Amino acid sequence: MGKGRAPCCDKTKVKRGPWSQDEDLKLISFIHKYGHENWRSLPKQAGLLRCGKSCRLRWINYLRPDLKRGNFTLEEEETIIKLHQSFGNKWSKIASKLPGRTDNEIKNVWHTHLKKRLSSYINHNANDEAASKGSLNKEETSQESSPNASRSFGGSNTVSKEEEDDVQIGETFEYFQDYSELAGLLQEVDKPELLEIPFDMDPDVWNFLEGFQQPENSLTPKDHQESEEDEVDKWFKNLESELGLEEDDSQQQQEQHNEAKEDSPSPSLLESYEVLINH
DNA sequence: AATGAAGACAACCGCGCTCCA
DNA sequence: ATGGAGCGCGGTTGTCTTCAT
Repeated sequence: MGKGRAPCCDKTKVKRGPWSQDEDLKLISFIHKYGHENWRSLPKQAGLLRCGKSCRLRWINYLRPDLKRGNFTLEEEETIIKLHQSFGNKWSKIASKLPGRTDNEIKNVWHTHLKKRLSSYINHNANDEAASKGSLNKEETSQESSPNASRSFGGSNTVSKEEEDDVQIGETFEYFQDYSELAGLLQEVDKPELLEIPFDMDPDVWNFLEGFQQPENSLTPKDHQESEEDEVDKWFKNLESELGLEEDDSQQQQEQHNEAKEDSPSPSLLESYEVLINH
């Protein structure tokens, strides 16, 4: 493709960093109404100062109504580990087997929780095994005393940190006869409740969004019926309420959301987005 | 109570693939 | 057959929160 890759967007003209609720609402409302056939043109049409990629990512990883929010269950963790053994770092492939979970989420959980847990288990297990045999070899002894040098089974000096980690995880599975054993150890090594994934948005919002399930991707503007607009209307009213944007909301909620809202002074989101909806 | 370190998660970056003109 | 446009993916980075001192 010869001429080099053109940047996906003009980075000086797009907003970057964390998404505000205002932006989220714009994106949700647009996709709910028109779907997302073209990510590149979507931000412009939706009135967002974001790059299409950023919108896509935000939608897929955070706003999609069919996302399962909250902690990973033990079964899910078990599945991830199992699938990682088969697919390696093919996070999207793994995600496809876990409905409601995203590749990004799985990747994060893997790097932040599962990998560590498995490493601790390996050390723990190796020690037990060695103790029971009564004969630790030199390598195992040194790794025990050095946290950074953990699991360097026949490791080469040339492998990257990541590759090293993968080797370590790969080795892990030699210890398990089956994955129910693994499930047990996950509970033992680290309590499941430590796996909390906090979400700043009220869970009720997600419950509410679930009501919409899959957006009507194939929807074209001309297909819109009045009843649907009523539905969207209702949706925004609920959303306003959920997000604490109604006038009679408690001050605490107001403060919380003001922080997140940045510079969105609109008195009523509904009013603002009616323009969008009817455009 | 203050501060630095570590952890957790969201978001970005850039490459490769596919599709289509 | 070719090349551009767009999307998806995996790796990496940035930022916020929590914990330890």
